[in-house]
Amino acid sequence: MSAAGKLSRRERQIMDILYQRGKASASEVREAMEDAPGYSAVRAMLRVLEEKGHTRHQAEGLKYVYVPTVPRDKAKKSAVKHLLDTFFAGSPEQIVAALLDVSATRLTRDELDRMGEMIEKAKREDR
Amino acid sequence: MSAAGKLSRRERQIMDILYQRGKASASEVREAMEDAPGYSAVRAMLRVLEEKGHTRHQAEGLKYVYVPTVPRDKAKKSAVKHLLDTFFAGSPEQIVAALLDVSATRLTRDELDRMGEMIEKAKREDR
DNA sequence: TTTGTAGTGCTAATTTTTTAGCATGATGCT
DNA sequence: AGCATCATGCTAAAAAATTAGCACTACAAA
Repeated sequence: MSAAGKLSRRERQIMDILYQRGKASASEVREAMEDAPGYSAVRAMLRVLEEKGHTRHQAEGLKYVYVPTVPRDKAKKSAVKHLLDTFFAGSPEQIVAALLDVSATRLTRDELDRMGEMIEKAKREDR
Repeated sequence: MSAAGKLSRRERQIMDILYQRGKASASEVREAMEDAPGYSAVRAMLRVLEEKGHTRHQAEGLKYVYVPTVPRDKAKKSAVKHLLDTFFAGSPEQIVAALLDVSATRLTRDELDRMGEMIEKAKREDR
């Protein structure tokens, strides 16, 4: 099982925040949580995550700033793969459909153009 | 927070399997788990999931078959949205890039064509 | 200097999750 | 009929996650 799969609810929540922002202090993490527990709780969980090897911290000014040990890019790929398997039977085209659906209003012409171009490029490389 | 966000590790694991297969009995769920616990454990968790309203069951032949209460399609959208926010700063085109990367070898010409067509269609509708 | 604020380390208790175990009922086979 | 198998319901224990609390340090500012 992937590393991400073993995380508890809170741990996952925190890791998501860290990946979202790249790095964050304990209080930043706490503020980013919807149903945030006490400050001590957040710190304790960050400590556990570090013990388990999912994060490391560095002093930045006065405070500690936490970052994921697994690089964003790698975690990203696993996440995509997992989503693909769970909801899309491994079929990428179905994700594109869902993507267009979910973010229809937010998509600009340029974005659509770039997406189209990426696919054209893949076609060319596929020969 | 989305319903999926409140699940414990095992609960999430089970819900993923249910969404993957549409429906499954307790033993099927168990067999699909990588690091499966005892049979009783799986049943207990299915019961809890049902109490919490995430699944319901129906008798099918002799056994119970469990299905998610939140329709696949809705859960799918939330999952995409969450992935988008967590790793792609809300930018759909970055997911397409990751998608092409992750599944490069698996993609056939036809799939690429259909993906391209979907985007063309979105462009036309965007006018 | 004193006081307030914001951080850390550590510990312990509570709550939830996770698990196994046993009793029971239905089915199918010999 | 008797037996093995596969399912269920229920209960309770074990393990892990989650949380709060206290003591301490560093800095800033009144």
